[in-house]
Amino acid sequence: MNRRSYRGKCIKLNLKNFEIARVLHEIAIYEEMKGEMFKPRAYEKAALYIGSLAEDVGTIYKKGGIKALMQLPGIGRNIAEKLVELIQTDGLAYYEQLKREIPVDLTTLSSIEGMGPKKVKLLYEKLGITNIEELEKAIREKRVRALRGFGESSEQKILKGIEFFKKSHGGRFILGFILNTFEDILQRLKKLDSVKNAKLAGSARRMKESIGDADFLASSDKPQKVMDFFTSMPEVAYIHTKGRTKSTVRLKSGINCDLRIVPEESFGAALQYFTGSKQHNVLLRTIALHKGYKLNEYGLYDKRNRQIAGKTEESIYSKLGLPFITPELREDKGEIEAARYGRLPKLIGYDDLKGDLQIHTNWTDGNYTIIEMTEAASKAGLEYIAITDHSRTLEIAHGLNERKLKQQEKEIKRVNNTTKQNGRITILTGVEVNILKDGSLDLENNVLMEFDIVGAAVHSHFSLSKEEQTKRLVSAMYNPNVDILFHPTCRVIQKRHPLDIDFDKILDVSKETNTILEVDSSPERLDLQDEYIQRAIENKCKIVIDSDAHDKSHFHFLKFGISQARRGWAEKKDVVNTLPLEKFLKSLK
DNA sequence: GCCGTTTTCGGCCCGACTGTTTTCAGTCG
Repeated sequence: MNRRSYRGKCIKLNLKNFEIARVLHEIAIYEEMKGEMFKPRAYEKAALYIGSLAEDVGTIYKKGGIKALMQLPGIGRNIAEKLVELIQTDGLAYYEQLKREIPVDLTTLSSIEGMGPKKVKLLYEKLGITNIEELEKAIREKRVRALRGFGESSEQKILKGIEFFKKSHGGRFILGFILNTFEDILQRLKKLDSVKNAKLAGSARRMKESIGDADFLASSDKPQKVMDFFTSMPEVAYIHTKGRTKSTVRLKSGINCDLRIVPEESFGAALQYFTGSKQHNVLLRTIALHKGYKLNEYGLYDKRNRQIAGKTEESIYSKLGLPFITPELREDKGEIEAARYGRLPKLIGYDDLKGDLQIHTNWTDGNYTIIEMTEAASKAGLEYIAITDHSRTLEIAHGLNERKLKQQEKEIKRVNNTTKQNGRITILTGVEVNILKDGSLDLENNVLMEFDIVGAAVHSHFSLSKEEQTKRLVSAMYNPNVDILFHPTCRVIQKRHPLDIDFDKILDVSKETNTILEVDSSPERLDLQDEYIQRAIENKCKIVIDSDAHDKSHFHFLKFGISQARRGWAEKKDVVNTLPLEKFLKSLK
């Protein structure tokens, strides 16, 4: 952050959103240390919003100046000015001042379970602790227990928190890889005699791509029994807290799970409350206040404290004058206003897909034969699929050359004849053609034109300049044989940043050339991501949702692609592979 | 520091659990 100037010239290092979000997050913690009441919330809200934004803050600033920044929710003049300073200088004087006053590794220390701003501050002021190593040492030397507000048991708790932090490197969990675990726990909860109703709430219910913890909710007259069951499940590694209405455990897989228990008449209110998001709920509570009500996890209450709604979520929204808002939309991204004016989208449903246009077989890097994958697709309820194995230059995946592709085409036609006769599913011929560094494709046009479906994708040179990368994708999209741009931004969640591209340009060319943009449903890709899906739809671009299946078991990935599309406000009509086969084929280039 | 069906000033969601207290502060979601 200090690489400010070089021979007096300003070097722009282009801070990424997550770095800017981190600065704002740390300012929030510093403000809380100072005892500020409301500033921390303002900074935290801004940090969360910017951290979740797909488009670079720098790009927004370049396009619309400080005014565009101030139009973002939760960003006023003051924070906007700080953003401009960060964008222009890669530094922020205000932040650096705070850092000088209390020079500690704030992000790390405060991410240790049980450590908040006040404790970090006290530990620095009394014991000079600035990082996790010094904290651990002080505890081992029994110096922490002497401080007011700490004791032997807090020392042990912090030590456990440090241990966990070191193991988990503070990561979030990819929903598609862990949702099964939760559904399994939920089934067991539901089977208990003492449980009337149980649901998974939280960000998992909102189908966020990654989650920090899981929130279970149950209604019961015998909460103690349910809590005993929950805290003694075989997968529990550690019990954080155990109370009558709330318990938190950590599973052996490392993820924290909460269980809340409420009376049956509060189940809907609690479900609404614990589903979040936090910002969505704050807005709902404000609406409740305006109407003279009070909303909490036990229900909606009038002035005389009588419950007027709470058994179902629908009753809460309805009494607030709103239609039901589906969990995937509850992110404070305009859904409440849309609900108020009857403009909520009619989201694509989880059963609406008829086709899947990206599937791999053991001809390249898939695990099963064409016929095995076809049968699995049929079982998943699909009416048509395209086999799209990799092309020749993707050597890591044993890409197919022209000769092999010809052979595969024959095999597909053979299988297709038998399955069609059974009246089941149609297999389209296809390929995932590799986009080379200069934007050309690794198969000739006379080869490509033989396929029913051509998906083009980037698999190398991920860090070209924005201009080069955009030009590269655009050039592939102008190819008359390319129907779909597969996993357009190439991101891998928590592993690889999205390509640096001019997404507006991609959208323009997608529309101009009728090139479909894919939502790849692989749980660690989900590419396009929700926000880009929303922008694609606003620009009237077409999208498809594909499984990118490499295994018979991968068709259930489609659920996560659909949820991502729902989070991007996609309707059935926006997604081309909800069409029956004939209409789908007609809609291609 | 943000924001507007109460508003450009004066509000800002709210309850549960823990540990260290002897009535509550800090943390979490």
